[in-house]
Amino acid sequence: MQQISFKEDSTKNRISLEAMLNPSQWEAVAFREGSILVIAGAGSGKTLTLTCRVASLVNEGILPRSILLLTFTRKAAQEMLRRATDLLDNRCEKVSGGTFHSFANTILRQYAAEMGFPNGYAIIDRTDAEDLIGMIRKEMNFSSKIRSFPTKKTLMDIFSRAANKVLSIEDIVFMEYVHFSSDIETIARIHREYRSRKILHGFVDYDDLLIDLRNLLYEHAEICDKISLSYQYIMVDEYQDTNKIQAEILYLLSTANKNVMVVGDDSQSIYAFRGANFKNIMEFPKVFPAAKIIRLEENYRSVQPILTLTNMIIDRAVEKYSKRLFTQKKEGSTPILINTADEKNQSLFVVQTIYELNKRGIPFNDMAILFRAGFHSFDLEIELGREGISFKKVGGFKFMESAHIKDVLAHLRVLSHPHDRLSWYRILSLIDNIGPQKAHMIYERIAGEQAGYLSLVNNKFPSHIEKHIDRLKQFFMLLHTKNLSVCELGEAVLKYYTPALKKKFDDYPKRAKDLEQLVVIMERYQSLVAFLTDMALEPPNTSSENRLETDVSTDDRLTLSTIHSAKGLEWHSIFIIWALDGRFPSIHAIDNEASLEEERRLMYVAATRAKENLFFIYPQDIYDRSAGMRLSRPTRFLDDIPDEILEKRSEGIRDWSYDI
DNA sequence: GCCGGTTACCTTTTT
DNA sequence: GGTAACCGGC
Repeated sequence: MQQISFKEDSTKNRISLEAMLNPSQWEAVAFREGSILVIAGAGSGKTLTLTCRVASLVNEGILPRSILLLTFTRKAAQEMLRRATDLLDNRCEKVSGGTFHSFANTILRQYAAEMGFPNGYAIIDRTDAEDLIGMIRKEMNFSSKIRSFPTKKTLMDIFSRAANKVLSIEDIVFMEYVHFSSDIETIARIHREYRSRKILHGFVDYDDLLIDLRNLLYEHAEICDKISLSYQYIMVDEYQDTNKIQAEILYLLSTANKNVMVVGDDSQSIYAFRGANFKNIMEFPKVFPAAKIIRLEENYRSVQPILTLTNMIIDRAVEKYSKRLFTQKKEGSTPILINTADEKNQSLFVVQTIYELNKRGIPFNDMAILFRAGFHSFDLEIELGREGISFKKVGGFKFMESAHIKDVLAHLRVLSHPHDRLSWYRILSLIDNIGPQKAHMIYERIAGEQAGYLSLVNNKFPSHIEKHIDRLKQFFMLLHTKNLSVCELGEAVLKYYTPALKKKFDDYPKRAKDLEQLVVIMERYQSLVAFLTDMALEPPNTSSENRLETDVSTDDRLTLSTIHSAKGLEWHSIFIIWALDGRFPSIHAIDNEASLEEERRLMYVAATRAKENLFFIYPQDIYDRSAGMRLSRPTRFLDDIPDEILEKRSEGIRDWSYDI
């Protein structure tokens, strides 16, 4: 990553910007009126280019608020704006930025009435959506009898794919879930019911955020005009990972000013499973005629031996824009493919090598272990724990979706969203002797009234129910009489919930700690709705030893990450574990060319994270239970690569009882 | 009728 | 560690 840092007067700034960029980068930064597509290879200074363009626009006097920077995560947006601020001044902090989803939410909150939600809406995450579907499925009686009927998770998968690819439920089932073809009627019925329930309860799921924004802009010309006029320059990062709806939103947003820059790399498209279509990149010049196209092909990250290998991995892709990255960093070590006897030896090899690298002066925070799926690192986590190496893990496990967090959030959600049936059921089911039936009965009683939790407090229930919900009533009374801050609300819920927590989980001390962390997060919020929205849209996904991370400390810790969560980042040394065919590519992907190609790009993304050292490790001879077969060869993406480009080494069975 | 405990089975990636 | 079907007890 090229370093940038100075604040000078504007003339000098302009000259200096030009001096710190290569000609292609500068061309992109200096581009003004019209549309432009930047094809940016891995490590080619994409972030630097976007950052400089923001700074450059602000420096010319463009109103920061009228610059819109859409990125893949909010963190990415914040990081770019922070760097732009370093480069110029704090006007850059006022630039509009975030993910498509959070941007959609910001707009939709202002037009909730036009969407059919006069009382506002609540954002539901993936598990909430699944719970709602599970509820419908049960009520419609499709749970029992039919043996292989899709689970709520699979149903949501089908619905979400249909939404993101703008296809019908039938299309998705016939194309991707052929084995459920006979249930297609029922699936479509559940889907219709799911949609009407969301409207009934004022729920908006992730996909709805995009769809509703698209519809709002599409159906209300005057709103579309107003919004598109307010954004003079629009920039979109990671364009290869946008889907059809996002492309339509972008088009609609640009109708007034038509100043659009999209940046992406078709070779790094890894989100097709959620509807992303890298053809958006190819079609950009058609949708935005006369678009300028710029390629960034000089790589500033990796040494030549790594680049030689990664170029080779991606060269074998079936379909791609042709580009070849080059670097000035000629010297460097050859990537290595290592096989170990089993998973334990894989973990031990990684731990050992990390120790050695650290002894040679590589800080832990400049090394990362990458894997295909969250659970692939479980054994390694145990080994690291044993050796006392602290690490942070990104991706995989969803902290916000764990039961105890959802329980606490449910108590908060009904305060701002009285008709949140999911949360009411959750709260009520936590109480002894109340299950689905009684919860349903109680909910029906209070749902007709507009008073929300006060309806619960003021209603008199049959005595066999009343005696159990007494404590809940008192809890809500307390909240009602006191005017508590967000953080105090959290503490009150914790106090009420702790007995249930202890009863429900035998590992409650660990979970109690999580909840305390949650309250710490709440301290940052002035409004409950803002807190709940953030928890749904930008949940913290970093944990250390499965506990939530609160401060973004810059301490010296190793990173464990899924490849998806490692996108855009870089480290001195990279270990790609489970480079085993059947694990990577995943067994689920090998009989379908499109998914196999996505796995290849995923491998490309993983390998291009490395600056100096790149290790691929695979345990030999693993029996995969779910696949019912033996996995024994290294990933096919490294087939037939000569030894001078990829060194092969076997650690075999080694006595790892070394002394530490 | 309803709740809650038990058992067998599967587990990609994320806004 | 989560889901869904099943069974026993109140």
